[in-house]
Amino acid sequence: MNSVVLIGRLTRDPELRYLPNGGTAVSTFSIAIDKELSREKKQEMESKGQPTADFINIVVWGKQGENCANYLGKGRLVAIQGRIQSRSYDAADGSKRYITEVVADRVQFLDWGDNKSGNTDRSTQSNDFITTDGFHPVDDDDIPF
Amino acid sequence: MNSVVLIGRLTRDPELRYLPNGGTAVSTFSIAIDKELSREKKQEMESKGQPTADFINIVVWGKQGENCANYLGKGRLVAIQGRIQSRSYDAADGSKRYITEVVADRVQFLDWGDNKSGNTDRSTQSNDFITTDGFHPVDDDDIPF
Amino acid sequence: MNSVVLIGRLTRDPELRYLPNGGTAVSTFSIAIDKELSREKKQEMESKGQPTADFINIVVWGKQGENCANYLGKGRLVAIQGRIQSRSYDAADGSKRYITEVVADRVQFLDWGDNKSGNTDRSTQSNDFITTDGFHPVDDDDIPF
Amino acid sequence: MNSVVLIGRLTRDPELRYLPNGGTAVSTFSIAIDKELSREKKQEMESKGQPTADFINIVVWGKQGENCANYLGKGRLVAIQGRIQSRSYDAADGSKRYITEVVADRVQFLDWGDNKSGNTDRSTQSNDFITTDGFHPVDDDDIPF
DNA sequence: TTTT
DNA sequence: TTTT
Repeated sequence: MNSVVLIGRLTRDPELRYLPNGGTAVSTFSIAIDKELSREKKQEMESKGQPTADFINIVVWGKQGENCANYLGKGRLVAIQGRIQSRSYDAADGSKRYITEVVADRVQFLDWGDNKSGNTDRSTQSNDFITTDGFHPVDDDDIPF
Repeated sequence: MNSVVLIGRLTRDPELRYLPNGGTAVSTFSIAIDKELSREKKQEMESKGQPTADFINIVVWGKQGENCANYLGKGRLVAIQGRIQSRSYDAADGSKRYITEVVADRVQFLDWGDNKSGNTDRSTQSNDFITTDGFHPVDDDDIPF
Repeated sequence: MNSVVLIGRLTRDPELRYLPNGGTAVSTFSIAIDKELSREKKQEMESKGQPTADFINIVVWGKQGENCANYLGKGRLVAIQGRIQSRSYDAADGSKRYITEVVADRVQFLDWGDNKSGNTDRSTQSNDFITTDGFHPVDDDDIPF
Repeated sequence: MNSVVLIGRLTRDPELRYLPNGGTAVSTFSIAIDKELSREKKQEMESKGQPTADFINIVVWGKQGENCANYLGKGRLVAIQGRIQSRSYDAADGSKRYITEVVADRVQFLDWGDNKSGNTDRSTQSNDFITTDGFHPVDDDDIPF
C-alpha cells in the first residue's frame, strides 16, 4: 500500500523528456504545498527565511505527462494522486545520492490561470482529469532525469 | 491537502532523539514497500542489483515516537498515515541537500513479530493504533537528525 | 486506518445544525464527484438517465462546519480529507436504515464562485484550509440529522 | 479525485457473484474498522449497545474478487485501496434506497488467520497484494447485488 | 545505509 | 446483518 494525494501549485513549468528506447514520454515538475502553520509560526519562519511550503517532485508518465507539459505552467493548481517512489543516482563527485518523489497516477487541473491554459472564463472550465495506469516498467538506466 | 498512507516493513530499528529545548521526542526510521512489479521485471531488477522496494523515511513526534522506539523493530510491518515533508540541510561540503520524508500522524502495528514485541501469540494481538496531532512547530535548527 | 480524500462540487447549500447539549455546530452537505467513465459509457448512462457522478454525504463538525455553512454554497468545488463513518437510524416504518458518510477533518475551498463567496477575483484568492480534530464524541441520539 | 484507504477485518465471508453477461466476477463483503474512541467513550457506547466500529461495504471486481472469495474469510485483516461509490436501487416497497460503498482497486492481506488461509506460520507469510484496474464499465442493471 |  |  502506497497512496498519496496532494494539492499544490507548480513551482515551474513542467519539463518533458522521452525515454531513449521506444520514446515513452515523461514529464517532471515540482509543486509547493503550504505547510499547516499557525499565523505566528508562519511569520517567524518567514522572518528567518525558512520555507513555509513543502516542495515535492512529481513524475508523470505517458500521454498524461505530455498533457501536463502542454497544459500546465508555473503557478497552476493541481491535485495529484499517486505513490511515493525512492531512487538513487550517482552524483558528480561519485557519491550515491537518494531521491524521493511522487509518481502520479492521476493529475487533476484545479484552476485555469493564464499559464498555458489561456482560459480564465470559469463558465467553460471543466474538471476533467487525466488518468494513467501509473505503471511503467522502465529501466532505471533509461530514466532521463 | 497532503495525505499519505503507507504499509511497509522497518528496514532498521527506530532511532529516538529529543529536541534540545523542552525535550520533545522524535523517532525516525525507514520502511521498505515492495514496488508493484511483474514477476519478470522483478527478477530482471534483482539480477541487476536494483532495489525492488521503495525506501521511505518516517518521522514520528512525541509520545507516539517513543512508542515506536519502544515497541517496533527491524522487519516489523506498519501502516502509516501522515503527510510528505521536504527539508533542506547543509551538507559537510557546504552544499545544500534536500530531503523528502513522511511525518506520521498515525502508526498502526500490523504484525507481532519478535522484534521488541515479544509477542507472537495472535490471540492476544490487538490492532491498537497510536495517534498524534502530527503538528510540531519545531525550529529546523533544532531538529536532531 | 480510515483515510479518505475527495474533490467534488456541493450539490446544495450546506445545512447547519447545533447539538442540543452544549451546542456544538455540525454542517452537512453532499458533493458530486464525476465517475471515471469513457466518453461512450458516459453518454450511454446519461441516455439511460443513470447518474454519472458519485454523491457522497459530508459531515463537518465545529467551527469548520460553521465556516462551510458561511462560505460554501451549491456548486462550489472543495477538497475534503477525512474518514468514512457508518451509522444506523430507525426509519419511519420502524425498520433500521444504514448510512455511510464522510466525516471531514479538513475542507479546502478550491474555487471562488459567486455562491456565498462574493469573490471572483483570483488575485485575492487563497487556498487556506480549515482544520478540525475530526473527533466529536457525540451521542448518536443527539445527532440532529 | 476519490481516494480511500482502509484497514479492517471482514465481518463475514465474502460473497462471490458473476455478472449475467460475460460472467465478470464480483466479490462483496463488509469490513469493520474500530472507531477512534477514548477508553471511556468506548465503554459508554458499548454499555449502550452502540457499535464502536464503522462497517463499510466493499466491492472487488474480476480476478481479484475471486481471490478474495478464495482466500479471505470472516475475521481476516485487510488493507483496501479504492474509491467511494454511490448507488441507488428500488426497495421492495417501491421507494428508492441509496447505498454508499467502496470499490477496491487493491486488496492486501495483512494476517494469516485460519479462515480459508490455512496458514498460521509467519515464516512463510508474504505481503503480496492483488491489483485490479478498478474500472468496470458495468451496467447498473446487471449488478447482481 | 535498506525490509519480508 | 457485523470484525478482533
